[in-house]
Amino acid sequence: MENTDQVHFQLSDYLMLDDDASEEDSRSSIIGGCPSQSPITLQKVAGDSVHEHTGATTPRSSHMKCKGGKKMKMDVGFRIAFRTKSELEIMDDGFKWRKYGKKSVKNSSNPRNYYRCSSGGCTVKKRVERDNEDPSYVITSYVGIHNHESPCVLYYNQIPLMVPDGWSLQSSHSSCNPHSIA
DNA sequence: CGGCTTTGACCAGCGC
DNA sequence: GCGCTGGTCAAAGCCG
Repeated sequence: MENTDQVHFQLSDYLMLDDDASEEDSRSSIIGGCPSQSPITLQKVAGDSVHEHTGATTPRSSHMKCKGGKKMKMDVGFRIAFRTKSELEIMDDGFKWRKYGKKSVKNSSNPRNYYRCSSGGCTVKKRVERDNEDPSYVITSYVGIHNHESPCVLYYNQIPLMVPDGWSLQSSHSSCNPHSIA
Protein backbone atom coordinates (compact mmCIF):
# COMPACT_ATOMS: atom_id res chain seq x y z
CA MET A 1 0.00 0.00 0.00
CA GLU A 2 1.53 3.29 0.94
CA ASN A 3 5.21 3.46 0.52
CA THR A 4 6.30 5.39 3.55
CA ASP A 5 9.94 4.99 2.82
CA GLN A 6 9.93 8.16 0.81
CA VAL A 7 7.42 10.21 2.66
CA HIS A 8 8.10 13.89 2.72
CA PHE A 9 5.37 16.09 3.98
CA GLN A 10 4.87 19.25 5.86
CA LEU A 11 2.38 19.56 8.61
CA SER A 12 1.09 23.01 7.91
CA ASP A 13 -2.02 23.20 10.05
CA TYR A 14 -3.84 21.27 12.61
CA LEU A 15 -7.38 21.90 13.63
CA MET A 16 -8.61 21.09 17.07
CA LEU A 17 -12.15 19.94 16.75
CA ASP A 18 -12.91 18.41 20.09
CA ASP A 19 -16.04 20.19 21.11
CA ASP A 20 -16.09 18.27 24.34
CA ALA A 21 -12.81 19.71 25.46
CA SER A 22 -11.03 16.47 25.84
CA GLU A 23 -7.89 16.05 27.82
CA GLU A 24 -4.61 16.88 26.23
CA ASP A 25 -3.57 13.42 27.03
CA SER A 26 -6.21 12.35 24.62
CA ARG A 27 -4.53 14.21 21.86
CA SER A 28 -1.29 12.55 22.41
CA SER A 29 -2.99 9.22 22.61
CA ILE A 30 -4.09 9.67 19.07
CA ILE A 31 -1.17 11.11 17.26
CA GLY A 32 1.49 11.58 19.81
CA GLY A 33 2.31 7.96 20.17
CA CYS A 34 4.33 7.97 17.06
CA PRO A 35 4.24 10.20 14.06
CA SER A 36 5.88 7.84 11.76
CA GLN A 37 8.53 5.27 11.43
CA SER A 38 9.61 6.96 8.27
CA PRO A 39 12.24 9.62 7.81
CA ILE A 40 9.61 12.24 7.35
CA THR A 41 10.15 15.94 7.35
CA LEU A 42 7.80 17.80 9.60
CA GLN A 43 7.36 21.52 9.63
CA LYS A 44 4.64 22.77 11.86
CA VAL A 45 3.72 26.20 10.60
CA ALA A 46 2.10 28.75 12.82
CA GLY A 47 -1.55 28.44 12.02
CA ASP A 48 -2.20 31.99 10.99
CA SER A 49 -4.38 30.85 8.20
CA VAL A 50 -6.06 27.70 9.32
CA HIS A 51 -8.47 26.65 6.67
CA GLU A 52 -11.98 25.89 7.58
CA HIS A 53 -12.09 22.92 5.38
CA THR A 54 -15.11 21.15 4.07
CA GLY A 55 -16.07 18.34 6.32
CA ALA A 56 -13.37 18.92 8.82
CA THR A 57 -15.61 20.97 10.99
CA THR A 58 -18.91 19.38 10.33
CA PRO A 59 -20.77 18.53 13.50
CA ARG A 60 -22.07 15.44 11.80
CA SER A 61 -18.67 13.94 12.09
CA SER A 62 -19.52 12.92 15.60
CA HIS A 63 -22.41 10.84 14.45
CA MET A 64 -21.77 7.28 13.56
CA LYS A 65 -24.06 4.67 12.23
CA CYS A 66 -24.39 1.25 13.63
CA LYS A 67 -25.20 -1.79 11.59
CA GLY A 68 -28.20 -1.37 9.40
CA GLY A 69 -27.49 2.19 8.58
CA LYS A 70 -28.87 3.57 11.81
CA LYS A 71 -26.88 6.39 13.18
CA MET A 72 -25.70 6.42 16.70
CA LYS A 73 -24.12 9.29 18.50
CA MET A 74 -20.75 8.05 19.41
CA ASP A 75 -19.05 9.39 22.43
CA VAL A 76 -15.98 10.08 20.39
CA GLY A 77 -15.00 12.89 22.68
CA PHE A 78 -12.23 14.03 20.45
CA ARG A 79 -11.68 15.11 16.92
CA ILE A 80 -8.72 16.63 15.22
CA ALA A 81 -7.86 17.48 11.67
CA PHE A 82 -4.53 18.03 10.08
CA ARG A 83 -3.73 19.78 6.88
CA THR A 84 -0.57 18.25 5.63
CA LYS A 85 1.54 18.83 2.60
CA SER A 86 2.23 15.39 1.37
CA GLU A 87 2.56 13.45 -1.83
CA LEU A 88 0.87 10.56 -0.16
CA GLU A 89 -2.64 10.63 1.15
CA ILE A 90 -1.85 8.24 3.93
CA MET A 91 0.54 9.23 6.62
CA ASP A 92 2.06 6.47 8.62
CA ASP A 93 1.11 7.65 12.08
CA GLY A 94 2.09 4.43 13.72
CA PHE A 95 -1.35 2.93 13.85
CA LYS A 96 -2.76 0.33 11.59
CA TRP A 97 -5.73 1.53 9.60
CA ARG A 98 -8.27 -0.37 7.62
CA LYS A 99 -10.12 1.34 4.84
CA TYR A 100 -13.87 0.92 4.96
CA GLY A 101 -15.24 3.51 2.64
CA LYS A 102 -14.61 6.00 -0.08
CA LYS A 103 -16.91 8.81 -1.00
CA SER A 104 -16.96 11.71 -3.35
CA VAL A 105 -18.02 14.77 -1.43
CA LYS A 106 -19.58 17.98 -2.54
CA ASN A 107 -17.32 21.00 -2.98
CA SER A 108 -14.41 18.72 -3.47
CA SER A 109 -13.17 17.12 -6.64
CA ASN A 110 -11.20 14.62 -4.63
CA PRO A 111 -12.78 11.60 -2.99
CA ARG A 112 -12.75 11.22 0.75
CA ASN A 113 -11.41 8.01 2.19
CA TYR A 114 -12.57 6.52 5.46
CA TYR A 115 -10.33 4.48 7.68
CA ARG A 116 -10.87 2.65 10.93
CA CYS A 117 -8.25 1.53 13.37
CA SER A 118 -7.79 -2.15 12.76
CA SER A 119 -6.87 -2.89 16.34
CA GLY A 120 -9.54 -4.92 18.02
CA GLY A 121 -11.88 -2.86 20.15
CA CYS A 122 -10.49 0.44 18.99
CA THR A 123 -13.14 2.67 17.46
CA VAL A 124 -10.93 5.44 16.23
CA LYS A 125 -11.61 6.52 12.68
CA LYS A 126 -10.03 8.92 10.31
CA ARG A 127 -10.99 10.63 7.12
CA VAL A 128 -8.45 11.45 4.49
CA GLU A 129 -9.02 13.75 1.57
CA ARG A 130 -7.00 16.01 -0.63
CA ASP A 131 -7.37 19.70 -0.27
CA ASN A 132 -9.62 20.87 -3.01
CA GLU A 133 -7.83 24.17 -3.26
CA ASP A 134 -4.37 22.76 -3.21
CA PRO A 135 -4.15 19.05 -4.06
CA SER A 136 -0.63 18.99 -2.74
CA TYR A 137 -2.18 19.17 0.74
CA VAL A 138 -3.94 16.35 2.47
CA ILE A 139 -6.64 16.82 5.09
CA THR A 140 -6.56 14.10 7.69
CA SER A 141 -9.27 14.06 10.33
CA TYR A 142 -9.08 11.78 13.34
CA VAL A 143 -12.22 10.92 15.27
CA GLY A 144 -12.04 9.19 18.60
CA ILE A 145 -9.37 8.11 20.98
CA HIS A 146 -7.19 5.05 20.67
CA ASN A 147 -7.64 2.69 23.55
CA HIS A 148 -4.26 1.18 22.95
CA GLU A 149 -0.72 2.25 22.36
CA SER A 150 0.67 2.81 18.95
CA PRO A 151 2.29 -0.33 17.59
CA CYS A 152 5.40 1.68 16.94
CA VAL A 153 5.76 2.91 20.49
CA LEU A 154 7.99 -0.02 21.14
CA TYR A 155 10.02 1.03 18.20
CA TYR A 156 10.43 4.46 19.67
CA ASN A 157 11.30 3.02 23.02
CA GLN A 158 14.47 1.77 21.49
CA ILE A 159 15.67 4.95 19.82
CA PRO A 160 16.23 8.52 20.90
CA LEU A 161 13.21 10.72 20.75
CA MET A 162 12.92 12.34 17.36
CA VAL A 163 9.41 13.62 17.58
CA PRO A 164 9.14 17.26 16.66
CA ASP A 165 7.26 19.64 18.85
CA GLY A 166 4.56 19.90 16.29
CA TRP A 167 3.52 16.35 16.93
CA SER A 168 3.32 16.83 20.63
CA LEU A 169 0.62 19.41 20.05
CA GLN A 170 1.68 21.61 22.89
CA SER A 171 1.39 18.78 25.31
CA SER A 172 4.59 18.73 27.26
CA HIS A 173 3.55 15.58 29.05
CA SER A 174 2.56 13.84 25.92
CA SER A 175 2.81 10.09 25.67
CA CYS A 176 4.79 10.99 22.60
CA ASN A 177 7.71 10.80 24.91
CA PRO A 178 8.69 7.17 24.92
CA HIS A 179 9.97 7.48 28.45
CA SER A 180 6.48 8.17 29.66
CA ILE A 181 5.37 4.80 28.47
CA ALA A 182 6.14 1.89 30.68
C1' DC B 1 -6.36 -18.67 3.74
C1' DG B 2 -6.71 -14.45 6.11
C1' DG B 3 -6.68 -9.69 5.81
C1' DC B 4 -7.38 -5.76 3.12
C1' DT B 5 -9.39 -2.78 -0.62
C1' DT B 6 -13.02 -1.57 -3.64
C1' DT B 7 -17.51 -0.11 -4.59
C1' DG B 8 -22.46 0.15 -4.81
C1' DA B 9 -26.31 0.46 -1.83
C1' DC B 10 -28.51 1.94 2.16
C1' DC B 11 -29.89 5.06 5.82
C1' DA B 12 -30.60 9.18 8.66
C1' DG B 13 -29.85 14.08 9.30
C1' DC B 14 -30.25 18.49 7.49
C1' DG B 15 -31.69 22.35 4.60
C1' DC B 16 -35.06 24.29 1.73
C1' DG C 1 -42.28 16.65 2.77
C1' DC C 2 -38.64 16.00 -0.33
C1' DG C 3 -34.14 15.85 -2.07
C1' DC C 4 -29.35 16.12 -1.10
C1' DT C 5 -25.44 14.74 1.35
C1' DG C 6 -22.27 12.32 4.34
C1' DG C 7 -21.11 8.12 6.67
C1' DT C 8 -21.27 3.16 6.98
C1' DC C 9 -22.17 -1.61 5.63
C1' DA C 10 -21.17 -5.67 3.29
C1' DA C 11 -20.20 -8.58 -0.64
C1' DA C 12 -16.81 -9.49 -3.98
C1' DG C 13 -12.31 -9.46 -5.48
C1' DC C 14 -7.34 -8.98 -4.78
C1' DC C 15 -2.93 -9.84 -2.69
C1' DG C 16 0.76 -11.75 0.15
